[in-house]
Amino acid sequence: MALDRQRIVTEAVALLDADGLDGVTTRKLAARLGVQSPTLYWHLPNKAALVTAIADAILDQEFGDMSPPDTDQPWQVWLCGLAERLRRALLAHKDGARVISAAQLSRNMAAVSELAMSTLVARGIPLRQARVIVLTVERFTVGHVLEEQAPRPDADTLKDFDMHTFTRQYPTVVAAVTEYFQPGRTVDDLFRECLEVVIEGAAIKAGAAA
Amino acid sequence: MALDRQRIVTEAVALLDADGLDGVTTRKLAARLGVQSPTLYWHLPNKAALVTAIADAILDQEFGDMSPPDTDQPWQVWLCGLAERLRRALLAHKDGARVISAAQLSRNMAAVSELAMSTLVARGIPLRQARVIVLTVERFTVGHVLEEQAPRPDADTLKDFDMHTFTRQYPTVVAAVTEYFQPGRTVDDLFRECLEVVIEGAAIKAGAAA
DNA sequence: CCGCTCTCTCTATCGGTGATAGAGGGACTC
DNA sequence: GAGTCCCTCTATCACCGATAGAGAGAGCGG
Repeated sequence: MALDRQRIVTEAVALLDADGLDGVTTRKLAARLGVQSPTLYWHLPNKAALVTAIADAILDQEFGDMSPPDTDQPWQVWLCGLAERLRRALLAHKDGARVISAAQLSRNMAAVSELAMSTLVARGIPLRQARVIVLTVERFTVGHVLEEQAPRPDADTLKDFDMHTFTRQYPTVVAAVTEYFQPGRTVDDLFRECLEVVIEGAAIKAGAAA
Repeated sequence: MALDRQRIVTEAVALLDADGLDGVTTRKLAARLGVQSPTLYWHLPNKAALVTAIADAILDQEFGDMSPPDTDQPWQVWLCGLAERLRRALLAHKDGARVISAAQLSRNMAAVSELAMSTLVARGIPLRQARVIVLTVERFTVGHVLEEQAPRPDADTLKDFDMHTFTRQYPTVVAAVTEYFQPGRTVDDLFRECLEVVIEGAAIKAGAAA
């Protein structure tokens, strides 16, 4: 099969899913494509461009269709859904959040921002507030998923980790974590609750201005 | 001078400031310390541990002293200041946010969380809400600074970037960016405005529960 | 049909990376 | 003086992103 940029990116995403971002090397990617690694440099200027292309591909899967909200839907609800779609897109691939934050000038991320900001503006929110709100939601979401996808510390790191001491030093943190996951709450619920904080604040900010 | 963990980390931070996170290699660090690179592995299990140690060092400079708020200070104001100190700590070093997000189990980050959560709990906010609020603030802040410190796209990437097309495709984004930095507003103001969104939402969340 | 050119892939190689194995020096202790 | 432990060394591994430059093959003008 002909080797083109599209096929390279598709295979790169598959490699990402299999081996994580650090596993996406030009050699392994080339091997999957039945080609030698320098060949890739004919299609891509460097690895950063590859990562950005992967980021766009990841976002494509969740944001292939993007539409503003129905006129009767509050923008808060719609924006909440947008953030959850963004999170879903990132969680759908190993190191998804790292990929997005390493991407330089992702077109699809810009498209998400454009849709979100213009939607808020159409609802009467001043441009400046709209930008603040959208940036806050986006950066919180990426920051949150980044933490969700952070690797569990390896054995070497845990060698000198004493849970007992940790609990004594940071009792509130430990209590909060253990309390949270008691009755069947999931990480999705945690994200939603945090997101509600942001969105409620956004509503205040928009209301105070609009 | 004797080589110990403390001196290694101090020099690693200096190297970080000079060359960024990707420039922190075991060889360059060893050279600065007047030593061969494998020597470092007697003091550190691996590079991830070094990065975590750097993260703790970065936070130490801003959070060496940590104290709960005066009793007459609203927790919102205090938490706002905490987030700004966190941002300042990250901005004080090249790739500071990347370092923090790459760190595994930073003690000082845990200490910040502990102080923030316990302070909120002391103000009568239920543990669960306190955790949600603190997590939201922390992850937003890291996500925000991560973007602030993102490298400007290199020449190869910009080769096929057409500002005119970009403006036509994402007019609201471009308008928002140009509008924002008109009259003397800075990136600090942008952070503060975004942070206000989060903190206002936190106040709602806490008020609804307390 | 020839020869040119453009597209794409190849081999060979560079400098750099984190990490390990194992030798050995020096100080301190019995 | 012998042994032991701490720390640093040399040598080396497998792997990484990237470049130079040769060459295969298709298409096309003559």
